[in-house]
Amino acid sequence: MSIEQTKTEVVPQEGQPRKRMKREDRDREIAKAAVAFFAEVGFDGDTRELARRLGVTQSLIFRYFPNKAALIERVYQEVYVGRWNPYWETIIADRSVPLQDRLVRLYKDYSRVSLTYDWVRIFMFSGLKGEDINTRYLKFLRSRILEPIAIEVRAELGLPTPEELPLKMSEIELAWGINSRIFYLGQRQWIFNVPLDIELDQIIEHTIITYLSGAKTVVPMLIKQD
Amino acid sequence: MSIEQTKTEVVPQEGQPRKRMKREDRDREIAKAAVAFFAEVGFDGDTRELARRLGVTQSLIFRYFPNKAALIERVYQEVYVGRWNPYWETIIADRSVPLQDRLVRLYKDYSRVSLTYDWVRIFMFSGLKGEDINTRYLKFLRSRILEPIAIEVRAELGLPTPEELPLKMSEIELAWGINSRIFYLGQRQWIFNVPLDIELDQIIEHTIITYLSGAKTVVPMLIKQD
DNA sequence: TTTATAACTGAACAAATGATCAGTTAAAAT
DNA sequence: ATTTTAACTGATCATTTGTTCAGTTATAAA
Repeated sequence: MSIEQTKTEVVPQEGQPRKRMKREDRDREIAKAAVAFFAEVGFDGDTRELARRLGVTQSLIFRYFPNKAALIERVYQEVYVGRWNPYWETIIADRSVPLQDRLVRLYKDYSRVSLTYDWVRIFMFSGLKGEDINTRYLKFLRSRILEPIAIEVRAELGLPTPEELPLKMSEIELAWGINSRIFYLGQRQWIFNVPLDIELDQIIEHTIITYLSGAKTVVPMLIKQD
Repeated sequence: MSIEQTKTEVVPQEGQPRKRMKREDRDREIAKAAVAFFAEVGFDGDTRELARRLGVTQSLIFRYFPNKAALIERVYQEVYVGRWNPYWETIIADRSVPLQDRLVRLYKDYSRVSLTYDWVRIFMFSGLKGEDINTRYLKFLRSRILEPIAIEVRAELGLPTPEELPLKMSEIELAWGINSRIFYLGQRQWIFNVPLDIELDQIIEHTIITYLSGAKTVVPMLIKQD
């Protein structure tokens, strides 16, 4: 698996006018085009340009969405709510597989959605705009992915369970390290224009190895402290 | 050291008009206010609002900068060129100090500038806008910080020098891990509104320990491969 | 005090952009 | 073939915003 994907774009049929779509279809097409468009230019992108890309008048957009804010809200739904895969949560807890393999598998799959052009850029645009979608997403991520990982690390190292000794903040902070690494790869590619020099899969493997070998050193140290 | 800093703002003296500054002073004041303003609202922030914060007319700004683009260019200079500290580059190579201590010292100091509200947000705004300042900065960072770190790790582990065996891409990728971790902390604080639960200093220490213990496992493996 | 310099203002323009709405027409129902 | 429905357009409006420029006035030089 590698990230060769480029930004998608809805190409209007210049020749014959592909007009009069069913309301539901047009709705989806506008939403899809809005994701690609706003990912590229940000939420200040103007609706006339979006309409042009759709091969449609600007006023049509306002017949499908009451205003621009509603369209943007839809974009958030499509990208963050719509692309979350509950399967990720189940991978982590499957103790029939070695922890390192579980984490590698999880993040290889997770990166297939969260390392796309649309996902990374819209996440930043909305964050900078001060939307609460990011805060909510990261809290969700923390409870569904990071805390479970910290728990598995405890088990792996033969340390007390969270019931016996609650998770420390710093154990969870350590797990943030994996996500920050992955997310930064997306930013380098899709925002800062600094391509990855080696295979994504390999970076993920090294990231997990580094995390686990760091955890082996640090976590026992952490939980000894009052 | 902790990141308690908040966004700075130039407060105009509402009462008595503090007028007629020397050209040089006003120039600096506008630049400073522009950094704070654009960091907050992005580069689409309008010049009227910026002028209002300065307690000055909008047209004055255009007597100091030919156009908005020039003002933005100045903001980049102030933040990225102006805040780089060459001392960072010297810390790394000082082999009289243990490598772990050097790295902790380096990143504690580096984070004092690169983990500020202004720095983090403007870095993202400019990246999303497609400016090449980010690409250039990261290339600079790579050659001045990351490659030197990878070299020191080789020495620490008693492995061949880069002259004997050139650095692998993946060794440098491993060092990116530190920076992604640090940068992500800034994003959580200043963009996503997810505060850090524990002391920054402690996170930096854990990050370095994790990196070094990961490197000890991964780097020997890497350089064996053809 | 008077003059000269330059910092600063206020008003205005043109372009861009979100939003509205009366009317047009493709396509489905009859 | 005719009617009905609803998808779509074109023109227009009100704001917002970068930029200009003729004129005003604080401040320093004479």
